[in-house]
Amino acid sequence: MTDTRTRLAIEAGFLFQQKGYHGVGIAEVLTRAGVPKGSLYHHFPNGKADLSLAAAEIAANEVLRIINASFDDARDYPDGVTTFCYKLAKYFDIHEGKIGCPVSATLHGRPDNAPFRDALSKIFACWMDRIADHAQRLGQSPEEATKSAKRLFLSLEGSWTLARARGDSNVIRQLPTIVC
Amino acid sequence: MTDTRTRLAIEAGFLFQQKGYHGVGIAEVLTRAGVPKGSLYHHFPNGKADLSLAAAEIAANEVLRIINASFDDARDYPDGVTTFCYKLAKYFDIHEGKIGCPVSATLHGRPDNAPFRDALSKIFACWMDRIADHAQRLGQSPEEATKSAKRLFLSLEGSWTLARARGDSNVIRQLPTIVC
DNA sequence: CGATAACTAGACCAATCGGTCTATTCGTGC
DNA sequence: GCACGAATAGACCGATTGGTCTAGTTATCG
Repeated sequence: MTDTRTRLAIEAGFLFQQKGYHGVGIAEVLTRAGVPKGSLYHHFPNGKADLSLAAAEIAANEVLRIINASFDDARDYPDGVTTFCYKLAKYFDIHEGKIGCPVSATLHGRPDNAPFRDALSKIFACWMDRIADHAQRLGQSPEEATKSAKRLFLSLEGSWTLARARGDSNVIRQLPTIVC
Repeated sequence: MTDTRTRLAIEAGFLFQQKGYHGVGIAEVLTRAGVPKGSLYHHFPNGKADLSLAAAEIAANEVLRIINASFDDARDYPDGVTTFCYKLAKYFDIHEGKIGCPVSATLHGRPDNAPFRDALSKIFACWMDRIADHAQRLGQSPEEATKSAKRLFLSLEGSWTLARARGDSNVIRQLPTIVC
């Protein structure tokens, strides 16, 4: 059994990804996680704000994990991209097409204070850096790799949005033909 | 003076784009527009839901207008893309970097009923069709044009997200070097 | 003019919001 | 067993939510 704090963050993340920050009530998170209010404010003294950051961090690491899992065994960069998109599309389907970018969806609509925007911006940079690392390892020049990573990231964010609007993960699956 | 209904939709759109559907209260829209509650429910019998759709439609048409204004006088496709991104970046700066995709931001977090998703999906399709039309007119084959449009759209959605996270419109301005 | 519909105005409502607070239980050291 | 902090449990709070309803005003007819 995962501990209460983690369970709260995971369930909150699931809901935030579907409905955005303001679209989710504390009560709903509590019900889903089967946790009383007192526990939430024990583990997250700043309440919803803390909770959303924790949820975003978990989602961000999950994506990072998928990036590595996809590129580690790739023959070349396009091969890694294909695997990556396939895995993300599957992730999308599991959540019944209700999900966009798990991080920007979670943090979207937040009162835009600097710390939050920083967190979001750093997560995105981290993803792109990681992709660029793999691209370079798989034979691209540093400049090429940076550009490839940026191109993949931007298109991916767009694919998440479009896939969500259409309720269809194929947009994500077809991404390799667009970016490579 | 614009009529009450339009003013409501415009002000609502401005707020929805910043904070998302659930992040904006009716009261806030009313205050900004200087309109009493009775008027809102007269012009939009279904309240917030209707209002958000109207706001999304206005934003969608504005983008469509910018697409045409950018490509109509373009020498070739890359030239049109450059103008397009420049105009969008300016639009982003005007709103002080608080804005993402004006349509998906507005409709994000909505209870995901089919009609709403349809609307969103149709707007996106309309943008891509328009871009593809211009690309074809500017010399690309039908297949090329469709692919170019899709690539531009996906990257643009991503750019909006990243620009918002960074609070910096340069991501959008640099888009032509990524997609062309 | 009088009548009728379009529109404005805002008081009012139940429901829900995020958050606080006290009381109790649980777990682990002595 | 005892003590003490961590964690759970949920009653409770004021503020705000989206929405309804009645009354009043304005515009457009015949």
